[in-house]
Amino acid sequence: MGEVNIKKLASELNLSAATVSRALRDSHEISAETKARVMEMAKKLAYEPNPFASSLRQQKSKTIAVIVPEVANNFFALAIKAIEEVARAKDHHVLIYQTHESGEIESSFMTSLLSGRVDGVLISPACHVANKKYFQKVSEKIPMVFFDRDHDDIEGVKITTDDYESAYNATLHLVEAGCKKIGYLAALETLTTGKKRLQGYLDALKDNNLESMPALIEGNCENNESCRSKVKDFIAERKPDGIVSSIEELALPCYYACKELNLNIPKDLKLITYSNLAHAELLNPPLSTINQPAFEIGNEAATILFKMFSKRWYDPNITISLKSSIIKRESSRS
Amino acid sequence: MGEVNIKKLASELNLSAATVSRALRDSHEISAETKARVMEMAKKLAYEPNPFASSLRQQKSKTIAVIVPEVANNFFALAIKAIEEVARAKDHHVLIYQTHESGEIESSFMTSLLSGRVDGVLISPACHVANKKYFQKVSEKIPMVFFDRDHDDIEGVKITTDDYESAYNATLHLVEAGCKKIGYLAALETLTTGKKRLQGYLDALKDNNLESMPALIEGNCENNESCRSKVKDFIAERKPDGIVSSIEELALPCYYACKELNLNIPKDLKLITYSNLAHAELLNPPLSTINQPAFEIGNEAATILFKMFSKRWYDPNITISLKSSIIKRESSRS
DNA sequence: GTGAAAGCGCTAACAC
DNA sequence: GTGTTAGCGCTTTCAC
Repeated sequence: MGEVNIKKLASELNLSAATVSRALRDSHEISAETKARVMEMAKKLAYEPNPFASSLRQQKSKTIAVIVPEVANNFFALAIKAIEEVARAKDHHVLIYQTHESGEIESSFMTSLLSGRVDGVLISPACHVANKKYFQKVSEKIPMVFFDRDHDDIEGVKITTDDYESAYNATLHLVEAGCKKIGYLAALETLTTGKKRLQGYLDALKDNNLESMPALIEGNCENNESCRSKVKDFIAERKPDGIVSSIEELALPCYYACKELNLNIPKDLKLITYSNLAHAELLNPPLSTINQPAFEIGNEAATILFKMFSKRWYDPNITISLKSSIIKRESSRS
Repeated sequence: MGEVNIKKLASELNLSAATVSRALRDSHEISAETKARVMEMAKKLAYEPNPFASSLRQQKSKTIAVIVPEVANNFFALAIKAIEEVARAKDHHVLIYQTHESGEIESSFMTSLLSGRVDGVLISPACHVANKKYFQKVSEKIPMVFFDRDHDDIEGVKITTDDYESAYNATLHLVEAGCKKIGYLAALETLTTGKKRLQGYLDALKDNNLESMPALIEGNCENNESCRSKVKDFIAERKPDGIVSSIEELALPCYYACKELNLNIPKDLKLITYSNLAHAELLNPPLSTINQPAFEIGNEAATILFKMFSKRWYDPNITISLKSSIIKRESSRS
């Protein structure tokens, strides 16, 4: 490993290790001249400080963890992009973990973070969680921020979007477009996120005196096959004339299903969905979306995490909600 | 930080720290009974080993670095997904770094990895690189695997795709569809990846006695605006009847450009592109793609990296090429 | 303004 | 099969 360490620098310079260490960290105790000498030698010998020795000594890692269900997802990829940028600006490292929606995997990741490996955690929790104790355990020890997804019964700092309002408004949009039988493709039911979206949908129907269509399908989109056939069955059996989809992964199968069922979007079925697809406009027909500010969410979550590090953040139990934008396109036109 | 450490466990159990350490690592020197006692106590006290102490001592981190231009990109997100899964199976951690195509940023990441922070690196290098010394420096010190992208003049283990053949065949496909003026949207020109794609395109034209249309645009797609207008200008000025796009980010702007220019895809302009868009089939018109096996590339690269760790990989200078698949859809139909 | 010494938590070499 | 000791490379008292 790095053969050139502080001791080596010190001996080359006829200084003590302590002085070199202080000079490298730009301590005010060290004379400008010494600092310059140390820096020059460090550069000459291509000195790279050993992060483990430093972390061990200082009890901090300059590293944060990001726990998400999946990386290969338009929303999470954007959020991670933002998080990595903030972390880099703060000279921190980013560890990535995927839970694949499994509470067990999530639990094991979280528990391992109790070791001090990271200084803080950004998490968008998995759907399927049995015992949630680990959330509290981790947050008692290090700063933690939930982003996008969260649990009702867990307190903490949370960056979310206006799930209730956006679902309500999206549903209202379909109502105004003339839909009478509006279905809902449910997901994330165990999370606040999913509950609020569902409630927004239900309330919008109620407020417009439409049957609260019980035809929700709960989509476990482990794989595309099962997902597509479930969505297709739903449409074929319930014959909705409008669909609000709570996640992108359930909306795109509607396109395939309608093709197979010979239904026209939007004539026979109007569709709107939560999505971060960059090119929803290019679909056939262009897809109406509830667009969450994914990058901003990641950015905000990471920024707050760093404020927590420097004690410039005091509220341990707050939810900050960013606005989604509803973009009406052809798929929901009346 | 973790108040319960090996010393604490040792004193609780009336054992030495060394014995506890050995028991935890399931050493054969320790009796089954002692192991059981240690494990029980570790569980009871929720002991989590300090990774920094361990890494410092053992000179290994159980961590790998993934360096990519962008996370929010269909190809890289899939590759990272695969890499994280392999790493998790091997009980390793994954650090993510984005270069945003900057050689300077890449250089600073790579140089910092000389500290021993990670045991190995998976990298898809940035386009814009001045001094490439750091590649060699890092690979001399720790195992490193290039994936998807690489430089001609850097040796190493490389997992790529059949860039030449796929570009050749895609171009041939447009020729066979009747195109006479086939343009090429160039990118990654500084990388082997980009050079091979370009060469495949050029050779396919030559072999079919078509003018090697000099109308390449070099797309610096920093932002969508500049990208779209460049693509639009290219189409308006050169009037190609076919386009091979070397990256997804240059192909989708063609859809917008054609709309604005009142051109029909595929009637006026046939289009095929490298892409990992999950739903190319749903675009209007469905987009013909050269689909790289992104997940497999990530999986293969990570798997080989772990083989290098365990000395089950001996060739320090090999290129493994996976096959892309060309999926012909409406956008290139004759 | 600089140095000596201790110690972060763990593991490996060497006893016995 | 278990204990003792030393040390990974760094930072931080505490001296002077």
